[in-house]
Amino acid sequence: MDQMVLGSQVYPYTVQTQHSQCIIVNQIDGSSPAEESKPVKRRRKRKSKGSSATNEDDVAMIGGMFRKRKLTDEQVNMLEYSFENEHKLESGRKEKIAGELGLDPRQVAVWFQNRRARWKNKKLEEEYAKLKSQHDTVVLGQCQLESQVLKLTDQLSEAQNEIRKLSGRLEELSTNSSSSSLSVEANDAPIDFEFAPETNYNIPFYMSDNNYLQNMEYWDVCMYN
DNA sequence: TTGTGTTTTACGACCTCC
DNA sequence: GGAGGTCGTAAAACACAA
Repeated sequence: MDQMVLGSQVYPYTVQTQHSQCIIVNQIDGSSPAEESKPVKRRRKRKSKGSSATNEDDVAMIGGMFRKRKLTDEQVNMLEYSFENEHKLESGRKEKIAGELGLDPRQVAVWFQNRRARWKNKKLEEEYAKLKSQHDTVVLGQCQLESQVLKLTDQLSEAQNEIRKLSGRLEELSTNSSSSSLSVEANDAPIDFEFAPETNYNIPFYMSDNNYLQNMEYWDVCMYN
């Protein structure tokens, strides 16, 4: 039996010339691929999942050649080229393409339907990748902000401790001074706090004994609100 | 070689538009 | 109502690891 080899496919077809056109003919029944795929002949009952080919129809369909024919590279290339120009397929164009490629118009229509579906899936994937990238960027920014918040909270806590220590010292000084002959006027004078070397908070506090507690309350409000 | 996952071709059901 | 669209899926074809 003659065979037609196209790519890795081997078809039981010969190529005949007729009226200066190439006709592909099935060696088994003399039909052409286009003839075979005419809608009425091609229609088949769909088998349910898990069913096997046991009845005559199924055997004939499975045993028959080209029940499902893979398009040639050339046909696919032409279809792709056509799809690039226009994704939709009006009737005249469909007939023209089908004629040029030796395919049934129905095959061309189906190919375009499937191609549109693939194109849509690809677009969706691209869109998903884009959104995911944006999402990742936002999450990263959020992490950075959260770590910054933690760092600042620690610094604030340290500052509060420092203030408490200094407040204790201040109280000590004022107690000592009131019992000694040297009196220290602590009420209105600005106090130059000596901050711990590890802290860099050069916050100018001008506070008296009276307003210290108020300031501590202010810190606490800031801290927990 | 065979099992398995992916791609391609084809179809049925349903929807929209003219 | 018919033509042509989408959607979901069956099944053949194909790729590839084991």
